[in-house]
Amino acid sequence: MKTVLMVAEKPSLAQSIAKILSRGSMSSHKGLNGACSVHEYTGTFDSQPVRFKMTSVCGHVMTLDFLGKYNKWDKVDPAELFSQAPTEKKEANPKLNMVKFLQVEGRGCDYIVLWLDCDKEGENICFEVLDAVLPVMNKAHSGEKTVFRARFSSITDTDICNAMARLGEPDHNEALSVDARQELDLRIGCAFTRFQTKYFQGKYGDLDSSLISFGPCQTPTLGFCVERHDKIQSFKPETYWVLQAKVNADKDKSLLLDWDRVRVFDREIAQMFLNMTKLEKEAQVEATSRKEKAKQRPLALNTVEMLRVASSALGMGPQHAMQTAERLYTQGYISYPRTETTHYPENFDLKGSLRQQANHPYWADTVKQLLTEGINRPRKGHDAGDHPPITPMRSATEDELGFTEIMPWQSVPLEESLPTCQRGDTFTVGEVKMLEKQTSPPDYLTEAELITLMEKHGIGTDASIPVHINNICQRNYVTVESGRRLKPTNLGIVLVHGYYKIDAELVLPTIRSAVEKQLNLIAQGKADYRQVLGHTLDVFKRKFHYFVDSIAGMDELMEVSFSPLAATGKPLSRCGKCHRFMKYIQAKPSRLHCSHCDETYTLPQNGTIKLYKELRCPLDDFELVLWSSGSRGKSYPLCPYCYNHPPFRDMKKGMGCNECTHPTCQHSLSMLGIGQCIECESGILVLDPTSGPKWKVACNKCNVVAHCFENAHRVRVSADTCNTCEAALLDVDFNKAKSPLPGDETQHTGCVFCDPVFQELVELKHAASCHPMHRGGPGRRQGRGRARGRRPPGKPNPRRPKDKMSALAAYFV
DNA sequence: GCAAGGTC
Repeated sequence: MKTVLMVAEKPSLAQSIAKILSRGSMSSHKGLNGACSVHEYTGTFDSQPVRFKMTSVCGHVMTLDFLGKYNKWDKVDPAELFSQAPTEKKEANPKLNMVKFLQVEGRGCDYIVLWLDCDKEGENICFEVLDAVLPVMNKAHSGEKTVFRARFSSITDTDICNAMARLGEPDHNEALSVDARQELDLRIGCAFTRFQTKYFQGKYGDLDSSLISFGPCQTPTLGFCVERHDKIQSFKPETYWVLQAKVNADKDKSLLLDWDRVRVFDREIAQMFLNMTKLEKEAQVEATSRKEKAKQRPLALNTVEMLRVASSALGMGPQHAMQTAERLYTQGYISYPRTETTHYPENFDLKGSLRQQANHPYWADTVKQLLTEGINRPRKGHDAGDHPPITPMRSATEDELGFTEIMPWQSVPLEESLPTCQRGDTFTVGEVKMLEKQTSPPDYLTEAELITLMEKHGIGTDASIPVHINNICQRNYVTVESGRRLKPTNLGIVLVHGYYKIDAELVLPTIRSAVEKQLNLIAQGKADYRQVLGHTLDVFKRKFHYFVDSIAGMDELMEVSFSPLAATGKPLSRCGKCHRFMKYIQAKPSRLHCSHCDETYTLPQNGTIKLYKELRCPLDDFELVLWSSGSRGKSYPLCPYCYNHPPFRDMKKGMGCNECTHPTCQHSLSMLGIGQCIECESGILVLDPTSGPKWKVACNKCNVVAHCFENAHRVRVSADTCNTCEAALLDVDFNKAKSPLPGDETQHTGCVFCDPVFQELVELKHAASCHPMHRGGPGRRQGRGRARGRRPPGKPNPRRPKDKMSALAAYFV
């Protein structure tokens, strides 16, 4: 029997489509990557009995990047990124092993049906899947068609079955337009980002952003925020006058009347009207009208609408809202949260969804009433053909969800009650006043308004809008103020004003749509992919060169807000070249600057830096500094010069002394390394010589920290190694009074892994600052030797006893 | 270290 491989864009879709096509009779199992499932069933294809295998990818399989050597910022001129630098496709998410997975499932299949989302990105993924799978599929007979594309606009029985009955072919032009988009975004974004970052970080010390990024989506997003800022700044309040009359209504109640001219900006005219009204003692009703006010039923939630409401009503940022929605979805509380559709399909089981909420402590009564009295059809929305609007699927209370962010819902203000009156009724005029008021500036853009602007101008997609907003926050271009209003920082303002000054197109929201017009020509087959790509790159290359030549214009603005490198930071450690003090710049990215040599040395981020006892690196005479992630975390010394210019071939940029392979330096890995990390592949546990009296041994790659020998007064790494596991022995001295050693012993030498005396004195933990994902108990403890740093790590130890691992497992609890 | 687009 022949086999048909079918591939959807995400696991949830593979499941729904397989369910429809197999009429519910399928067998499913997880794929090798744990993320994708394979659903199998038998049926007919091309009038023959076949086995169907329906599976999925997880979005894009591949991503575009430059060849490795073009990713070295200090070796490549950003201008080269426009043409010379070659690009390559890499696996988008190596952990998912998607190519391997597709090949395992696709091997020996005869046909492939592509069920990717019916948009340009989906079309592009079709070809990524084909690139992976075609080489391992059975070869077709000559002339036989084996590759098919299913086109569907909703996940309903009829639509899916129709798509299966009318299979077409993947559209190469649409896929090419995405290839072009990827290449343009990469080349343009990286060139501008690298140039700006290097230029401004090389001049200023207090920018407070590790990266001065540029992108065709993030930059216009920032532009919107700064545009509002400029409006606020340039706002000139104007004085205006309003008339307000108070008349006496029934009983003792008085009624304030509004002026139908609303306001005037001329005091004399206002005065004239005031004089006219002052003569009148009575006010007469000229006409009455009644209007019914009704609030439109809310629109069903698609992703973008949900993000807007989450921001304005719940005070949740889009990134946070999306993460929360995903959790609620996987726990079954809401339907799939990524959808562009705001229209409920005709056959949607609205009552079923309502019934789920019938016992909810807050709205049970309302729900029951709706169920008995019937419900209105939801407001008609837009059907994008992907998933239904986001709908609650299960009743939940705060306790269940651990809610922390509850805000009162927006309510409709109650209308003030008016006295009933008819035409011709008169009221006596009480008082007429002329009020002087001033126009007020607009407020900063709310996140919800920004989302609307982005959507309107086609900046980003529902999935990427939260990412762009998050980006401009993380880069310190804007801050989120109360009411989730986005206030640009000095850096954000200067950047946008600089673009306006040099080339406004770089920041205008049209930058993306202009490019997209070109890309659409490729998609429609009206223009050649190479030509469009070449032409657009050429345009941006010129823009880039003009920008570089005109950067002084932006720099003039920078100068006003920021301080030059030489004037920032405080003296910390001595330069090995001129022996003068270098200044430590704490603002992001933290670094050392020698103003005499005009050199900058980057430092590890997110931690504290201190001088390390005025000790010097034997290789370059730079004073060592001590990096620490906090008192409960780990710390290690580093040489500022070696950290930026690795001294040995087997070292990389960004390595401290705990990874240095210097054979004799007292601070090096060679002298302080103990043995292989018990968790990560390549790490080595290194004694932290500064950690006493609460001694620590920390992995030089991952977050593993072993606390040991508390109150020991000296701990040294011995030159001898353990006979059993080859780890370096530790030589530990305790004070007489505090020694935990048996008898009156104060000194003991032994292996931290094997020595029974040390067993009680070592406790394994993760560094306090480690990623929450890695918190918890120690992970895998598979059989691996514990070679010391001075030997090549990773070699299994031939002399290791058989039950060694279980002994260790019991040891590190 | 960089973009934007998918998605887990």
